[in-house]
Amino acid sequence: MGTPDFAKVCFESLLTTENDVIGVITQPDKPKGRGYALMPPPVKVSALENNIPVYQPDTLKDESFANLLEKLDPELIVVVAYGKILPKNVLDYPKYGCINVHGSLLPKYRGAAPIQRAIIDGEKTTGITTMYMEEGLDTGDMIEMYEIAIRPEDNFETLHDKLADLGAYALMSTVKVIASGNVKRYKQDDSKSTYAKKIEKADCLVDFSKSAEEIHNLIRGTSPFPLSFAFLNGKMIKFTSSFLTDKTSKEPAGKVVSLEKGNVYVATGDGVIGIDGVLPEGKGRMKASDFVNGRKISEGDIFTSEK
RNA sequence: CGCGGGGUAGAGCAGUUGGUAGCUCGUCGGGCUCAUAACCCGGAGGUCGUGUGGUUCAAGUCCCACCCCCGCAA
Repeated sequence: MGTPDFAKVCFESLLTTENDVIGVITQPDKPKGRGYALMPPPVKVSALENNIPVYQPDTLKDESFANLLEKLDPELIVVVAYGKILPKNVLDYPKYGCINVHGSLLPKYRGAAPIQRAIIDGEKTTGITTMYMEEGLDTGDMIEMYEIAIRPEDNFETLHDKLADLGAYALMSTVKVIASGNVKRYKQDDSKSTYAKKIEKADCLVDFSKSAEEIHNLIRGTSPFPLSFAFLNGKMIKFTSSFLTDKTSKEPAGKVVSLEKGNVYVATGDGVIGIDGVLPEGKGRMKASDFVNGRKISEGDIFTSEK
């Protein structure tokens, strides 16, 4: 059971094993994008290509899903970023249980956006945890844990891809361990748990009074999606890429202090941040230098929190 | 029929009340300099998305149709 690209990697890895993948449960196609075109989740696309039966129930809590469960009769259910809570009858069904691949070192960053939150918080490491599922959100007993460094140059995309690969690797291992029958369970220390709540739009508004480092972490933690933003001359502008500098400035936070080499240097509460990739309102992604060349910004302009 | 922006030189843009196109960067050549991503001079490069469409003496600039791209919102 899974939905986005992150889950797809695990799914495709499972197919390479000797395990019998009997079906895929994923979210229903949803209207996305311009014109509300119906978009199938990545896992579905992959499943169809691999001739694995796909099921897209609206809910897991009704009789028709219970019937499907019996029909499929899984011995093990693997859940990766599925996007729905599994009811107790489902959790209890498989002989070997329901396991989950989570993109953090539990009990830290339980919840929906562990990868982004870890970057935004400036963590130096994160990882993958596999665990048995229970009714609580990411609270089940852990099975295996793999750590990985968050590099200064990582953004959400690069870290996501690394964790997706690591997650698939972890899953392979955990499945093997479960099959062997010698599974060890480790309880989570709830007192150390933190919750990585979904990234909201409000989380993405850049507050230039914060430190350059905090802003940089926000920008890279939300890039390439959903992207942080601020307003410039009455228009929204999103930030796709930034870097830290050793420049200093006494200018007020948010002011453009320099456009050297096409990069946009902005004063913050602590230090000057360099921005080298933007996405202007109504436009596509572009290098900061292109934005500068188009004469859309000049020294002294000020980024604000609202139009 | 969710809302909106746009298709003009390799890139990002401008183009006024319609008169065959300009800016910044890049690129090529030359110069200056100890040197340079700095500066100076010069050059190349565009059938202005498509339509053997409409209006007009004349359309990038107005009208019509079509294709494509993008942002927002979900």
